[in-house]
Amino acid sequence: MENNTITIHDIAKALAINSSTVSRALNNSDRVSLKTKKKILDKANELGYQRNLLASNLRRNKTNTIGVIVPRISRYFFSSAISGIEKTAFDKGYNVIICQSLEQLEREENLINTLAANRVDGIIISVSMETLNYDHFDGLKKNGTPIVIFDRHCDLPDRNNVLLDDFVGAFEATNHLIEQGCKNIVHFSGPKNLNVYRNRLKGYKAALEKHEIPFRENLVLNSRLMQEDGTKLAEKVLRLPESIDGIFSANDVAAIGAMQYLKKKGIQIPKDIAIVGFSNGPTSAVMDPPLSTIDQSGGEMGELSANLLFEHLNVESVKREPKTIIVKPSLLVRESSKKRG
Amino acid sequence: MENNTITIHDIAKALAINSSTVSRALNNSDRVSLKTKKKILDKANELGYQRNLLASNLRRNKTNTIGVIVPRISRYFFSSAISGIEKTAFDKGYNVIICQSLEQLEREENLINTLAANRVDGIIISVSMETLNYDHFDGLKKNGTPIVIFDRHCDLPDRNNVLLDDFVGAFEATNHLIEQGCKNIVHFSGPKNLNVYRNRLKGYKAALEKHEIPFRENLVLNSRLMQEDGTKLAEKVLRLPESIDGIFSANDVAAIGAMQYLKKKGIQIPKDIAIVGFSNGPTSAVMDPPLSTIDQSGGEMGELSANLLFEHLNVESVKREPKTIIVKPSLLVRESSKKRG
DNA sequence: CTGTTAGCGCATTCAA
DNA sequence: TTGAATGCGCTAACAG
Repeated sequence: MENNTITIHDIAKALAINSSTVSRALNNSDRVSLKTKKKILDKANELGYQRNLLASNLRRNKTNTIGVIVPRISRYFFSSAISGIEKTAFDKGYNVIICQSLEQLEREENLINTLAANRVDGIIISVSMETLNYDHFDGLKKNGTPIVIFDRHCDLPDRNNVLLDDFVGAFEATNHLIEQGCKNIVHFSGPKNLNVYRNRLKGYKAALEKHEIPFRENLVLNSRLMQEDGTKLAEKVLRLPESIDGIFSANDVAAIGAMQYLKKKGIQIPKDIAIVGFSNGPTSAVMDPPLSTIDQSGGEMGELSANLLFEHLNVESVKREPKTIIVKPSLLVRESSKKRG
Repeated sequence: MENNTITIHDIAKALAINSSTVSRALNNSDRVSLKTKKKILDKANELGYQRNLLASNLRRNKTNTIGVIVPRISRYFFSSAISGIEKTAFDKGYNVIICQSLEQLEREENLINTLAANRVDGIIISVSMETLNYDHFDGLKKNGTPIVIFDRHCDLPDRNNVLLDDFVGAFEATNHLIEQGCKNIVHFSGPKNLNVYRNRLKGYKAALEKHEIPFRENLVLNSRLMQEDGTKLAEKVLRLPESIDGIFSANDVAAIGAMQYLKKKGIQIPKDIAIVGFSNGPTSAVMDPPLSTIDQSGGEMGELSANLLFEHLNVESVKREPKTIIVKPSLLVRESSKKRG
């Protein structure tokens, strides 16, 4: 409401010097004598000066800030990715603005606009499920703000991607289940428009093929990435004619929902079911039945994304070379899961 | 890198009008004719104009942005609180900047400084575990930036607080366990310097007292809020001379860690143990054994915090009246938990 | 309804 | 090493 903010001019006036000297001192320039520098810093402290980054950023045309947009910060994969990004950004002296799109395209568009309007230096994003094209990125592209898209595929050329090798992950997960003795493996999949889920399905098929298990279309159950959807999935599983002895879920959220539903109903989950998902949250190990997981290694992907972004930040936009980084997933087998085989 | 950004002057020049008219049009002022407004908006669109909020905010001395600092965004309570805040903020036309202190005072201080330097209009914070005093809030106070502290207590007067009634929550949780037939109830507590944990301990004691169960100091196990600490807790529980038939955990993270450890060791968790925690995350229902929880109602606390902040945003700082809001927690008993009795 | 003018707070050029 | 002057992009008086 009120406006008793101290500016560099106030400091300058108090010391009978020029504000540009104050500015230099506060930026630790070596073009100001140690003596006056000290005098200035002391006075700044005394007056309770607080720099105005709005003004500074406007003047420098640079904010030293990057924006991160993820569907939901509460998902373990994303929060660990954010940690990775923050770590890297911190080392380079950058601030991070975290935003969540809640899987809504409209929110994503708004966020991108707001970040752009606030002149972030770059953006790292995992696009929402509703995002089918990348038109809303065009503005950023035009004014040369680098973007890194991680986790979810972007088909367009000319983009920076940091992705998990979904095919390999799905293959290994399914393969693991088969080696445990599973024969009738349900596959929880996600929205068909997402590349991720298509590739995971391919990996699932490939593993079946390797072991000469026939692929059955009816064992592939699609859903959105909401916990409520797990209920429907669970009901579908219970209605299947086959006796299911394994689930490969490419959709951890829905999988959790399904387990929750079964448990609430008091339905004993068949002993031989193992659930294999892509997100390795802190609670996965205490779940019943235990999970084996393909670790999505969020932290690593976050760091890689940030590094890729910073690479581009330091290069004129015309000279930037888009790059795609593929991360190999790793299978984590739970002790207690092994015993079920 | 480059600088081909369009400003309102470019639009003005292209239309041979004045930039202040453009500014008004873009802000949808009614002091500009519909005809020119349309002309301006079209041209802005055509040129790919993107407003510079740095400049706008600097000029208006207002950012329409609030900062939120939480220890970790991945904790369910905090991410749901953030959702509540975002919902409220969105309705009022505010942006939200999310930050995590990772429970480190130094990070918290830096974040507050950065937010202040970026001239956020207000801050909502749940302080880190290392935060023992509130000196780093003084700068904000001086320049009249309102602050709301939620979740963790602040002893100082003159502060806005949104808190959970920890005593009642702990009392009800423990009472629930006793009514299930538990007699030897371990209490997982948190850092002793936090008011929260002291009050929860009091509630635990009060419930024991009500049922004339003697309080035993050795059943109270302290730890930090890290999952690794759960391991130590579990080991301590196993070494206790009493046969434990209930756990009241005021520290959900550590509790999960403990369960994880026991499971990994293949130790059968005694049938009659129930864990009661304060965070009602999406996975709690599939955990084994199932949990009854005192719902911390993060969403509600977030909304209340945001509303309190906005109340203060619209009042001169001298006229603001600090307020403390206490939220009543609610007990959620799991179906499967009831049966154990 | 539109134009003129001034300045938010800062960093940077150019002179001294 | 310091000062003077300029302008980043925008909004808000005030005047017309």
